[in-house]
Amino acid sequence: MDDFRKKFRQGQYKLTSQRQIVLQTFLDHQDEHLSAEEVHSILRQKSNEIGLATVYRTLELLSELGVLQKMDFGDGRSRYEVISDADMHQHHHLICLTCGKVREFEDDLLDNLETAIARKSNFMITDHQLKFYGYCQECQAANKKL
Amino acid sequence: MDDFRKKFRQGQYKLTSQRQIVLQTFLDHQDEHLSAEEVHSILRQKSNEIGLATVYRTLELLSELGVLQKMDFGDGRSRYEVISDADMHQHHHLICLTCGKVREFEDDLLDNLETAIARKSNFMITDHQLKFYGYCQECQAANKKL
DNA sequence: CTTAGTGCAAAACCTTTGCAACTCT
DNA sequence: AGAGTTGCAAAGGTTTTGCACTAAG
Repeated sequence: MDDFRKKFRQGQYKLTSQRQIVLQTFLDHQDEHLSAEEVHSILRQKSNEIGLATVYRTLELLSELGVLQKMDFGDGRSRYEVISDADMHQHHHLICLTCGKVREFEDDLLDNLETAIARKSNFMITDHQLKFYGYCQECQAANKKL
Repeated sequence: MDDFRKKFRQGQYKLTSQRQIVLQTFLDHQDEHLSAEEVHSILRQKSNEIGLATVYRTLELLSELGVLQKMDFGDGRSRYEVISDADMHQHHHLICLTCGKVREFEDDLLDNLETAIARKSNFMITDHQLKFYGYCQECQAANKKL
């Protein structure tokens, strides 16, 4: 959070209350992959008025600053999560095709693969994203009953 | 293509000319990840009139049938590519953050990872998608010149 | 004070849907 | 003939933008 204040001062960006509460919302919902609309309604419930357009602009800014990671789970809207130093490069997502729930898992096997591919392809790789699609335990169970 | 005709007859689906030319478009552009709008405009140029809504409906149908794979590269629209038997489970994408170009590469190291994760997480995994983000050779070169 | 940021409403997109006309089988 | 399909236009949903007003540095 202090690290975040620093990043702001370095750019020509202003540290407004809106920007702080948006980031705080992500810190309060560490593993939830919030969308713009969700952030907006969470803040509304806490009677922190903020324009939806501002939420969108803030989300984009925080992504540029490397504070948030923008991602897509195929449900028609962008979702975001905080990039904590710890799991920067090594957590991925399991997406259930039935209920849409997203679970995370840790893994770092991909780093080797990444450097190998970077060399072979002359691509300067900065990041990767791995998603597994399938059916979660609950949905598998529910399906058997039918 | 014949395989495709067979799949249609098995369902209660009709093999219309629109569906054929949409699929043909993908066969003619094997490594291009076309969007609905692009398919529509390609067909328009070849004076094959087709409604945009029909393109969308056909894309969805072909995805359900396992003929096309729907994917998202973060540019605000869905893109599709043919699933050929050969590379069903083992090709991934390098996405350039500057120019947006998408390159493919082959790899099958992930199958082991997939089964390991399936076991650990009780998730029944049916598919995965791996994307690498970074900078392509051309954009790296262009950047050095500035 | 100066420059950046906010809020609102409108606009811009992509995608889906209702319905009458149409076409494969 | 009958079921599924098409095209069009309208509606839906997410994200962006113009502009007058406000607030941070």
